[in-house]
Amino acid sequence: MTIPRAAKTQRRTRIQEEKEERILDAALDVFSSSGFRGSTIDQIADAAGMSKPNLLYYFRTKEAIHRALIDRVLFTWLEPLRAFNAEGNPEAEIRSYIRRKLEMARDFPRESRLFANEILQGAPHIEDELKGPLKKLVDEKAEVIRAWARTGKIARCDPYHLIFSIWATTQHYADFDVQVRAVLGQESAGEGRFEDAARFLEQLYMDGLRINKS
Amino acid sequence: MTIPRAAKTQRRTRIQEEKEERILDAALDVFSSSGFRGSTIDQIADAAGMSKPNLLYYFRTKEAIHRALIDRVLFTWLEPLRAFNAEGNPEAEIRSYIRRKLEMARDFPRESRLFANEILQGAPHIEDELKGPLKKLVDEKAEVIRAWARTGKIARCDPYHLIFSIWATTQHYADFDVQVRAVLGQESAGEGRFEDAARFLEQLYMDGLRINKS
DNA sequence: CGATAATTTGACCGATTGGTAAAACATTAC
DNA sequence: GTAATGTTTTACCAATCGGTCAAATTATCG
Repeated sequence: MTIPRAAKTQRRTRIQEEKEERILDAALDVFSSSGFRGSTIDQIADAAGMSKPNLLYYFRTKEAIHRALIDRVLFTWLEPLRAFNAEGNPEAEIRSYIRRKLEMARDFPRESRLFANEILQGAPHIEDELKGPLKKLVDEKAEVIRAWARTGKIARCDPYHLIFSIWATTQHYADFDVQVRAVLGQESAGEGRFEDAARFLEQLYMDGLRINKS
Repeated sequence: MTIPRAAKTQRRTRIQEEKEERILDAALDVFSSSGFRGSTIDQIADAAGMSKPNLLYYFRTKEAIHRALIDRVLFTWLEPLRAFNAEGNPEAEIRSYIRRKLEMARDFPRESRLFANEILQGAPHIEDELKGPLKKLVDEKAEVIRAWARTGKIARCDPYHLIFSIWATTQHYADFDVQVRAVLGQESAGEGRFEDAARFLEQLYMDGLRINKS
């Protein structure tokens, strides 16, 4: 007799891992470019190269796929902020935070768009994550920044809005990629825009926060 | 006999204007929070307080509603950038551009999210607008900024990425509102976040672009 | 008023949606 | 091998999708 799919008590099969991996990758494609409501199980099944009932053997509902995907991606996504270090010096920390966030926008645009879609549409599935773990993490880092400002290492500023602005400017290159490319035109076809963006943003924040480069 | 809906040769009825207005407002609600694919005609009809066939009497397809909405909103949305003036002085121009964009994020978040959804999902309906009129407008304003940099009025920087960064940081407060609110917590419940953001961003850009406040 | 045009409704259509049931098929363990 | 388990397929379901149609209703105009 077949045991209910999600309630497997034993370890997972090789096939299970392979298929779940393929499904989640396909789901990332689909959800990140159509949002939750706009995506269909059929699209995901197609993208994963399997039949819909077969897909539903691994994830019982559309919500289940989405939840699994969010869970898997959220941790990685917050890595750069977690790495933000109080002991480091402001210049290096902020510079490398910007750089890492831009690299993620370049290398993992689907993940960025997945979250953007989710939040744009009211974050119905991750509100708790935002108000809990995310808020806690940001509160922590905001305190670090505030300390830097208190000791005159950087200009006085609202640390929350500083973080928001770095999120916004870096993720912009993933989420609004189509617009960025349309405006820059095809002459700048390569990935050079990410280096240009890095140069611009690093300068903006170094001078904007009055960080001495001594 | 009833004349085909879209092909009205004569002026529009009072009822027509009222209803089309109501439909577009309802559609703005729905499209801006679910994207095009994720929205249904029934939702829009419900929100507009009329039956689906009645709605389809005014707009023949879902695409038609969306197109009408985009057309109406796009012009207004680019107003602030259009107002960006070469003759003005950099400090005042950039300050007021930031302020106006933030005001729009506060007062017209649905419009912001409509575009964000559209671009996130690959801009299938407005790609031409982006590559045409928008690019042209940005090219123009980029030239203004470049001139300011050449004459030493502001720091040398990539004008395109400067514009992107202002778009990103200001629209963030509309598009990622849920996240912003979750992170700031409910103690800062009011609209004060927009003033804090304005203060932060004006400082960031004034210092970041080394604009003398003399 | 009556006539004509504009608006609204309810009933309906075929396609697609998320999801199920059961049987066929494949794999593994003994 | 064979039995038990794990996987995949086929056929299907009710609900919802975008959209149509004709008839009923309402507004407008002389």
